[in-house]
Amino acid sequence: MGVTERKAREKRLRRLQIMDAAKQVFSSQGFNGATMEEIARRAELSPATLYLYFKNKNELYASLNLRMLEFLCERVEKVAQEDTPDPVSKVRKLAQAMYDVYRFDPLILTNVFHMQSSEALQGLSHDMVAEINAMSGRALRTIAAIFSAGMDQGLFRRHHPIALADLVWAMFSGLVLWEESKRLFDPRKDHLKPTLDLALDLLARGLCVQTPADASPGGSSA
Amino acid sequence: MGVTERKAREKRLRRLQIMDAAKQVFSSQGFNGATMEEIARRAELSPATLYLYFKNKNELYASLNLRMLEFLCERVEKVAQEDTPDPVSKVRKLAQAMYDVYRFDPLILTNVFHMQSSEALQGLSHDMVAEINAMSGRALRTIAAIFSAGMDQGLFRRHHPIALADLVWAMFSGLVLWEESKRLFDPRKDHLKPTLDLALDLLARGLCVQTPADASPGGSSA
Amino acid sequence: MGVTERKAREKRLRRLQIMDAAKQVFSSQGFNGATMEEIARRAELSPATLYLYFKNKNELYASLNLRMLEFLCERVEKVAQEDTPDPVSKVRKLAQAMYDVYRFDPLILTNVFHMQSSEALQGLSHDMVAEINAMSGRALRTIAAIFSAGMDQGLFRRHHPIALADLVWAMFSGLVLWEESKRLFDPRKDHLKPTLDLALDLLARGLCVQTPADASPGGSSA
Amino acid sequence: MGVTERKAREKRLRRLQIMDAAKQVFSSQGFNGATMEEIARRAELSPATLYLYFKNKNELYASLNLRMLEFLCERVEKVAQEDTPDPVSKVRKLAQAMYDVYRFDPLILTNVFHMQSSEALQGLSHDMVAEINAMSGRALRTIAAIFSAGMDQGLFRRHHPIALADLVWAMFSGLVLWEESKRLFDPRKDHLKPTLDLALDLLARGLCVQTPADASPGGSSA
DNA sequence: GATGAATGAGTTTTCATTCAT
DNA sequence: TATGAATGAAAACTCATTCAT
Repeated sequence: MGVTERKAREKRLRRLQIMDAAKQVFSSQGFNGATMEEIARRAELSPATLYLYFKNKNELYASLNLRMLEFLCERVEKVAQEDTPDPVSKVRKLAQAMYDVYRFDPLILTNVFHMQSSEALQGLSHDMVAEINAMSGRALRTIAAIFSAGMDQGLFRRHHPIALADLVWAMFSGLVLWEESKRLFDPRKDHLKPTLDLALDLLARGLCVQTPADASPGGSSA
Repeated sequence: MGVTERKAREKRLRRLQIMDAAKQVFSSQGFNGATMEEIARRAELSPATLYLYFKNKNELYASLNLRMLEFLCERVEKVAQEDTPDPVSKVRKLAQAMYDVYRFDPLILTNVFHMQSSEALQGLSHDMVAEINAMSGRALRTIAAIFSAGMDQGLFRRHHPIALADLVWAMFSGLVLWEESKRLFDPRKDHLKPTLDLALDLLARGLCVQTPADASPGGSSA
Repeated sequence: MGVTERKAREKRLRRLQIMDAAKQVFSSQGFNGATMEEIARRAELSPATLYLYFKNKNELYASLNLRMLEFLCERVEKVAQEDTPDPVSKVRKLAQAMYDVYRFDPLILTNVFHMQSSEALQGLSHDMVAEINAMSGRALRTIAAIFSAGMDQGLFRRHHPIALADLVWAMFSGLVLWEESKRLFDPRKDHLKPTLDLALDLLARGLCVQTPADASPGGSSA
Repeated sequence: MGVTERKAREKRLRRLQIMDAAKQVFSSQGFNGATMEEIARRAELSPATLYLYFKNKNELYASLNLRMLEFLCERVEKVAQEDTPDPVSKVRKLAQAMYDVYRFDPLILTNVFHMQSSEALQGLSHDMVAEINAMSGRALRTIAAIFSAGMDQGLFRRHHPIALADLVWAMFSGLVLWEESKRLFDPRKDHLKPTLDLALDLLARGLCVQTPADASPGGSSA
């Protein structure tokens, strides 16, 4: 029935409405600084209503992060599926994918990385934790696959591909956090893009059996 | 005056006593989970006394982080000053230095990285922020110098050395946070050491004008 | 009108449906622990619907209690109307009647007794309070009548019969509450039946002008 | 030191001050109706201060009840230790003891009985529960001992003395609750004293092997 | 200098109840 | 008649911080 559908759509919209408000508040205040009341105010709802759509503050927070991870997954998978057969290029292109993710929502991404290693995971519903893990696992495996391909082609020296994916992931999160940190003192934007490019270029080069030719214009200069 | 000196020394000792207690509590409970009362209890002092030595919770926390940064600085500088003339080795040795710092106090280190990009910096006294920045700046410049040396010797391709130092730093913090995150699900320790080795080895290789020979035993394997 | 009647019957059925759900929830969660939402869920209705049939939570609760009181009345009146002319036996038989009531729904009965002396009476509609009082008054008068009969026959020493009925009633409620209390620590059931027997046997004996012969098998032993 | 003592005394006084405020509030609002804020207001303290002296609302409540139980114990033990050798009189005197307890603080006593069979026991610290149980156990055993003595003297028919004590206890609590209930509608006080007298007189008589002579002036009349 | 005691200012969460549909 | 959705109002509890002694 049309009515049922409309209801379902409205419900989804409300969730989004809340998540958008939450995104703003969490972004600007951090997890602990954000209050449910402030989020409700932004969403033009009462605090109690928030609890109709999210079990508690933690789950609301986690939902945001999950959304980010989904986006990250997509972008990374898109890179992996490109028809470029050259693993070196693919690795370098990860920089752009990650940068896109960062641009999509820098502050929430920061939270994602904070969350991963922190207190906020406690108190989440099992499902939520499972979903988050599944999603970041998926991203990691996709990255690992890129490295595997390179090794199979004899281009990359052999390493544990998952370890390499971990490294990329950690590098990314570290750079993002570091970026935010520098931003506090020097809001001239975007040390990130060149640093990401640099990082993945060095990584790709470091992996190669033979030194590859220079590539991207941002990749090498003083 | 002797008396003044003695006083000053006692004051410093009390500070250390408090910081040690705080380290334990912050480490095991996180910043928000830690309470001043618990810290006071561990230090066998009253909560009120803490405020004689630290302006507030934030500053106490920041002091700990500062101490970590000092330690980091020392270790990095030691690597830089070693007489090994080979920059590639020096870069690889950074992995060990960083790992030492991690071992010294993993959780506080985690906090350092969290803090850098976060809420806790607000509310710190200007002096504190200045000191923290000075200290991490020092570490960064030292790392940058290692890269500079390599470039000057024509071993490394030219890049902005500070950008490289930033990259190392971010990589390190990302790996540490990521490590802690994995630790939650799989407490079999120390994915960190090999990953750090790998990271800095790849970095060094990636920088080299010509592919260097394999080096460390942890550097390459499936 | 047939239609009107059907409507009325349906309405009564809905009420029962709700009351059954409420009975389960109140029984297992207590008054404050029970939520209207949970009751609605059990009744397979929406919370809002409950308010079409009961003015508020208090009245719903009171309805249950009223139903218990009705049942109690019936059982007590049945004892009173039995053709046994012997008041001593009748008093002893009250034990069984009361025990039946207890078995019918121990937890709600507990609530009845709690309610009588408590907070929950506030906020009830006047009608409800009146009905509850009428019903418990009826039970009390029935019990009093049994004692009166005994006195009239010269078997029982003279006392105010209503005072005796009060005593029986209070004894009953006290035993039930006490029973529930012991149940928390020792769920081996049914200290209640023998204690009720004992209580009413002693009561009957105490009332008699002359010591009667022993009667029930449960009535006397070490 | 005098200072230490003074501190300790002050601390005890604060506890009492809070308990007195709590007594009033719990008495007039019931457990759930009472709020910590109201109690604090009465005690002329801040709500937070209450938590320095009592772990939570439950424990504050339980403390009050414990105090009542102590008083009850004392009074019952005093009756038991009286030199009257006559168990019948002793049983009758329990009525007075219980009435004294009631007068000491009717409303809290009501709460004691409510608590015994209710939700409020959950969430209490283990110690508290233990103390409460110990105290009521002590009262029960004392009462049981009075009955035992009567049986040993051949005056009372043999019954399990603990069952009799339970009966007395339950009767008492039932009468108290019932009294409060009637008080709501008819605040002319004290249906309780004569009913207690009646109850224990009947009990004593019912227990006797041979019908005893009439005793107390309140014990028999229409 | 040290502290025991006190508290102000929050914050999350819960639910009975209502009302437009 | 039935309800999904919304919310107002509360209430328990916590803690960094202060201050009289």
